[in-house]
Amino acid sequence: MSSADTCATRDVYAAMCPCRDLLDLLANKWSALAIGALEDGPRRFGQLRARLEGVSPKVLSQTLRRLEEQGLLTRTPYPEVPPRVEYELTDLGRGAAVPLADLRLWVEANALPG
Amino acid sequence: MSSADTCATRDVYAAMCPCRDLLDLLANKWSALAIGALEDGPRRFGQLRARLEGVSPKVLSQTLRRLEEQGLLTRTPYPEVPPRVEYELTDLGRGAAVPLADLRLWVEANALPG
DNA sequence: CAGTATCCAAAAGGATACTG
DNA sequence: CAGTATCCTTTTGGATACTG
Repeated sequence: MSSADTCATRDVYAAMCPCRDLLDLLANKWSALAIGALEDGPRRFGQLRARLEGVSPKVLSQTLRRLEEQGLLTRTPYPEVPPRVEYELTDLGRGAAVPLADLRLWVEANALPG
Repeated sequence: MSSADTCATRDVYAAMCPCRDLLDLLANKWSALAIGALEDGPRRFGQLRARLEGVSPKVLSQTLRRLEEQGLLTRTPYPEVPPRVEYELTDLGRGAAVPLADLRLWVEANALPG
């Protein structure tokens, strides 16, 4: 399922297009929630963990690392005691946050009980 | 990970909110692609399979059934030989298609090679 | 044609305990 | 505080063969 290295016309429907991987990263519950939680500025690990109700530290850590690898957010550790680490969206991440926010809003507006 | 039955304020960040499940359904590569492939009208199973490059019949079938269960699309079999089955977005599905299309477009515009 | 059945590999997710 | 380590279960995905 991974992508090729070259691809002239970007098409998420093409199996070998690199953008498939990006779609796979963003079209994910925890990624969508994490990016949304960073829309209003930098947040710490514990803050994100509290906001993304039900996420385990392992899964949150994995999610944030993948997003960082793809350039959607930055991770900044501060040399303090106790340690403080802040996550913040990059310009790329802020761009992705727009359609994801629309998706979250649509879901909240259209979900039915049960 | 499943949702509760009652929830006054819809919040995708709340673990027990039903909309979590809807987000989980839509925030998925194959769901996002399938819904997009139906934007321009009804399509047959084989057409969808061809468009969603790399999807196996099993996974496509599962994806479509989940979307049908949640009321995002309809499945219509025609009593012909050879059999023909058409999938079509519901009003709800057409609503969901909007933010998903934005997401796909953003991904295609912002994915980098390799 | 439109799937289902089967088998299997890999990834995601979850609980909990532990560490710098 | 901010994770990692470990163990385990579930889900997802993929290949292929088969059926109404």
